[in-house]
Amino acid sequence: MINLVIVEDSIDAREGFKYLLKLEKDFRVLKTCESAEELISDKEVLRLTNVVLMDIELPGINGIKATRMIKAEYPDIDILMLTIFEEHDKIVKAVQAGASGYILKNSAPGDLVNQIRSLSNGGSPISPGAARKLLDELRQKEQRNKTPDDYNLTPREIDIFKAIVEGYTYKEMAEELNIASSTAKKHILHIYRKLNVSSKVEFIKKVIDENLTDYI
Amino acid sequence: MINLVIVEDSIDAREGFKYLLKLEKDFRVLKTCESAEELISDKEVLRLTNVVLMDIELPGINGIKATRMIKAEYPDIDILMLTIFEEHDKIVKAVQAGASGYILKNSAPGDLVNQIRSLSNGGSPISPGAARKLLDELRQKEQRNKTPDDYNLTPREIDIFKAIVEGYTYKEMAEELNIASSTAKKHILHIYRKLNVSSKVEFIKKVIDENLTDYI
DNA sequence: TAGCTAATACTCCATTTGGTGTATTAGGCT
DNA sequence: AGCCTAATACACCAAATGGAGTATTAGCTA
Repeated sequence: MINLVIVEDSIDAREGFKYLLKLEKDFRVLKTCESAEELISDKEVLRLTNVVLMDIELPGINGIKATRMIKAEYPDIDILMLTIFEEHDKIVKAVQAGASGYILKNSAPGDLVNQIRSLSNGGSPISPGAARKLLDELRQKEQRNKTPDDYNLTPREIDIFKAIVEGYTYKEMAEELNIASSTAKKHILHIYRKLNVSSKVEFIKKVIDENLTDYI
Repeated sequence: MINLVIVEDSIDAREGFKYLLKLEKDFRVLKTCESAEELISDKEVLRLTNVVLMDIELPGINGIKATRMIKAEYPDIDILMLTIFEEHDKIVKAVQAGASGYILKNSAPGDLVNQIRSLSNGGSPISPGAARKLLDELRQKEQRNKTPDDYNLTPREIDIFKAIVEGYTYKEMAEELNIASSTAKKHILHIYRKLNVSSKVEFIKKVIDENLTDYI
C-alpha cells in the first residue's frame, strides 16, 4: 500500500490526479492540498505518507522550499516534483532540495502510475528533458580536470606544490623537505611561472578551479 | 530518419536490437558492431550516425572509453548506454564521458523505441534506478553550502571579503574602497578571526570548500 | 547616559612573500 | 664533450602579511 498526498494549486489537476490514483488498488490518497502549508502543518498525515506529488509553482511556500522542509523532518518521504516546464534551475534546485523525481504534469496516466511505482523500487522517475539538464549539469561540474602533468612539473616541484596547497610557509616546507627556504622559494616561483600565476592566492584558486587537488 | 549503430558483444542481444529497430520506418541501422574498435575505425559510418546504442561491458575498449573517444570527434552523436546493472560509478563515468542516456538492456521494446525517439527531441532517457544514482551524486556535490551570513560578517567585512577573494593586496583594496590599508588589514584580521583561519591560503581554501563564493 | 559595535586610522614589529640575479653540481642526451 | 635541465643555495631588495596595540567617531540600544 502506497500512501500518497497531492499538493497542487490547480483544482482541475488536483482532482484529476486524485481520480487517476484512486483507480489503483494499492494506492491510497491520504489528502489533497492546494498549498504546501496545508501539508506541512498536518503532522498526522505526514507521518503516514510515503509519496508526495508536489507541484513546483505554488502560492506561498513554493514546491522546492516545501520539499526541503519536508525532507528535513521526514527524510523517508519520496517527493515527486510536478511541473509543466523543465527549467534547468528548478530541476537542479529541486534535486538539491531532496526531490526523488521530476516529471511533467502532462505525462500519460499509465506513465504516472509506473513512475510512482518505480519510487517504491528505489528508483527516481525523471522525464527525458529533465534528465538531459541533469546530465549536462553533472558533466559541467566535472569538466575541469587537469593534472599537474599538464604543467610539466618536475618531481621536486610536485613536492613543493603539495606543500603550498597544505598552506606551508617557505620556511616550513624547507624544513619538511630538508632544503633551504631559498630553494623552496625558487621551486615555488618556477611553479608559478608554469601555472602562470604570481601569488599564493592565485595559485590556490587555480589549483582548486582546475581540480588539481585530485592529484594529491 | 534516425541513423543508428549498435555496439554490443552478445550476438543475441545485437541481433535482437537490430530486429527491433528495423521494424521502425524512421530508423535505419547503419551497422552492428561486436566491439567498439569496429565502430571507431569506421569513419564513414560515424559521419552518418545520429545515435549509438553502446554496451558498457565490451571486450577491448569498453563502452565508457569508447563514448569519450567518439564524443571527442563527433560531439553531435547521441550515445545511449546499455547495461544490465545500474552501478553508481559506471553511471557517473558514462555521463562524464558524454553519454546522452542510460537504459537497461531488458527495457520493454516499446520503451526502447520511445527512448531513442526522446533523444531526437533533445531528451535524455534514463532508467529510474540510474536516475536515482545521478540525483544522489548531484545532491552530494552541492551539500556544502554556507553563506558569509553564517559567520556574521558586517557589511564592510563583506566588501573586504570579496576583495580578498579577488586577490587584491591590502594596498589595492584600500584604494578600491577609499580607506587606509591599515584599515583594510584590520577588517581582514577580523574576518580571519570569524572564519577561524590565519592566512590568505587558509581563507581561500575555506571559502571555496564551503562554496562561500556563491554569495559573491 | 552608558555601553557596545562598527568603521576608521595610525604605530610598532617580525616574518613572509615575490622577484631578480649569480653560482654549482649531477645526470641525461646528442 | 657540450648542452640542457633539475636541484640546490646564497644574495639583494621591496612589498606584503600577520599580529598586537591605541585611539576616535558614529550609531544604536537599554
